[in-house]
Amino acid sequence: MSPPEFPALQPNGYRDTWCGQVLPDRVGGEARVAGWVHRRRDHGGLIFVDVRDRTGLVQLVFDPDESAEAKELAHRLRAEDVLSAAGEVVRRDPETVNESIPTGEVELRVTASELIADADTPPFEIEGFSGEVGEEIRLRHRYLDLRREPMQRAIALRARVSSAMREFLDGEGFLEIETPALTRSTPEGARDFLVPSRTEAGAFYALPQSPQLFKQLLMISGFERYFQIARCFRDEAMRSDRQAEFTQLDVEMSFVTVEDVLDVNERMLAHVFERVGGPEIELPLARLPYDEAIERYGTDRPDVRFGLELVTLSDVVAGTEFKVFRSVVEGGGAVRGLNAGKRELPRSALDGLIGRAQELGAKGLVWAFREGDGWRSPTAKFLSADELRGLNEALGAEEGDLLLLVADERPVADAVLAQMRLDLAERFELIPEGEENLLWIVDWPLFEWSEDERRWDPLHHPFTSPDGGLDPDDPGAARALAYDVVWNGQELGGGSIRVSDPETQRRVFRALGISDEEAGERFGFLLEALRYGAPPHGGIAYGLDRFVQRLAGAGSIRDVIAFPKTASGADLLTGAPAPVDEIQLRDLGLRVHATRPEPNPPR
RNA sequence: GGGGGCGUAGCUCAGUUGGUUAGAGCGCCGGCCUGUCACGCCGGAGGCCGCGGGUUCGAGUCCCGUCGCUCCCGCCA
Repeated sequence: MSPPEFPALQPNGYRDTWCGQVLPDRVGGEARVAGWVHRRRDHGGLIFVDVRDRTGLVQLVFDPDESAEAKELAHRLRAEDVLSAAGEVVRRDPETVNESIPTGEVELRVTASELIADADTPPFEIEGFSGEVGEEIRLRHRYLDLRREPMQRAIALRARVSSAMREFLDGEGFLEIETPALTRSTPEGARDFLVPSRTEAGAFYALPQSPQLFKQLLMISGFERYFQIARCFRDEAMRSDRQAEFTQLDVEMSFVTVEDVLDVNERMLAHVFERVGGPEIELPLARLPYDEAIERYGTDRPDVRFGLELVTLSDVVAGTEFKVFRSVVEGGGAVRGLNAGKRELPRSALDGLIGRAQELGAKGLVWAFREGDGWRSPTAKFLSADELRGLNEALGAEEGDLLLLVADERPVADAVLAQMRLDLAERFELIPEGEENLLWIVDWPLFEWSEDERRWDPLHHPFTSPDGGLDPDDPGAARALAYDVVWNGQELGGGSIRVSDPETQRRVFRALGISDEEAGERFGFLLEALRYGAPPHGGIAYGLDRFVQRLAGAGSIRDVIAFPKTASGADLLTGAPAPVDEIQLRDLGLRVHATRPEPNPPR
């Protein structure tokens, strides 16, 4: 990663030089730096103080022979005090060079210094060596946590990613346009965050789950190329890679085909990676049709950096006497398997795989090692010699290969084996060191059947354009002009060409079980806008937080957000959410039925 | 909504089968120290063992509940 460059400082009473730029070329000159006391080494006579600003550390030397006054001040300095210090930049003796910091060849011999702010002892060490500090205490004192080097790096990386995105999109003629944070609830998908209206008591705004509809309206307005780094809100449970409040890079273009959108986006990704030291990628990116992704990897966001591809075995065992397989196949399910290659696993680990499969939703798992024409497996005795031969062939099994099979409804079998594939890759370190992969998943179905809701749901969202026809009697057959970009098995962004004529939009709504009346109530403004000359348009949205999380190699999305919330949605710094005054509620025409919680005071 | 993990000094953690006065490292405070850089040496302070209840002669330890943090599943068009 290229080191960030810092512009020269305009000298003032506090400082004239960044700490990180007190380098050998300054030897012999004067410098004044300002920052936080990182560490103090008090030898009674000489005192060394490492002072830190955003650019790094520099060692100050307080010598009583130089300035008794400054040395006296240094003696009283404590961690995280803020000071300004001036003196001569001198080269260190060779044996006292500190090679672990960029400024380690020099030091500042302090002639004058001033304590600018006295700091309480921080609740945890800003640079600690006694283990990782717990997240609760970090979040409670986030402003201190953010002083720590990993957080400084992550937040700076995030800024450089946003900036590289803006830089590229500006150059391509995109306009950055803001859309409302207070908007209308369109209940569908995630739960909305609601904001009560004062002027219309009893009515509510919703915080946007994405700027989707507004960006389409902007296309109808003729802006042609729009982007926004937009805050989005979804009132759903959080995860290590999910916050209820998150940031999207949202992009939309007019008069474009799928090709145009993919082209500009992969060039943008290449630009961003180049700017921030991400992986080098070759353009154009590979494309994998959705059906093929599911067939070969069992998931719509495959990690293709290693093999262990899935195989459908239903036909091979169609006539089997083995009840488990036969009943699944006859019931419309599938037998799926993968060849894990030559692996040594103790019996306990193999049983562990079965447990893992059940945890993932399968009823069971068949494991086997190819042995001659047959199997070494508890299941071998239920299958005929022909069937075993057939399975070995279909799986491309060689002597000793470990085979895993799951029989279930197709989506379950796929999901289970897709995850086991990732588990195995981790256990056997199958992903080549340093290998990175980005690819497009294309040719998506428009809808998927929801067994729970007994209806068709959009795979992306209901504004996605069908690719070709949409047969109301067979919505499942419709394809979508949609695409996702997948980075090492994680969805980075996704989008589509949108529906741009009102009749098609109504047909899509109908297929989703949304009547014309209901569509009119909820999306009337869009349907109306589409009547006034809507250009064909399409775009994409990226999860910026996850993007940066992956670039930073952060374990949690919270590590790339300056002020994140906990898994339960609390802001430990401010104490939000918190009860409000009766008067505020009265103004909003609200009464709280829930037991009022104790306020969670910030500490 | 469900399941798992964690909660002991400011921080990170140890704490045996339930047994006397709850420990360590770092940090903090005081003293000494003129080339350290995770400075060193000497001394010291610091504990509602998350909270509430129960079992027991006795609970940091066992049980029940609760709160908080975290991970996973559901959920996230």
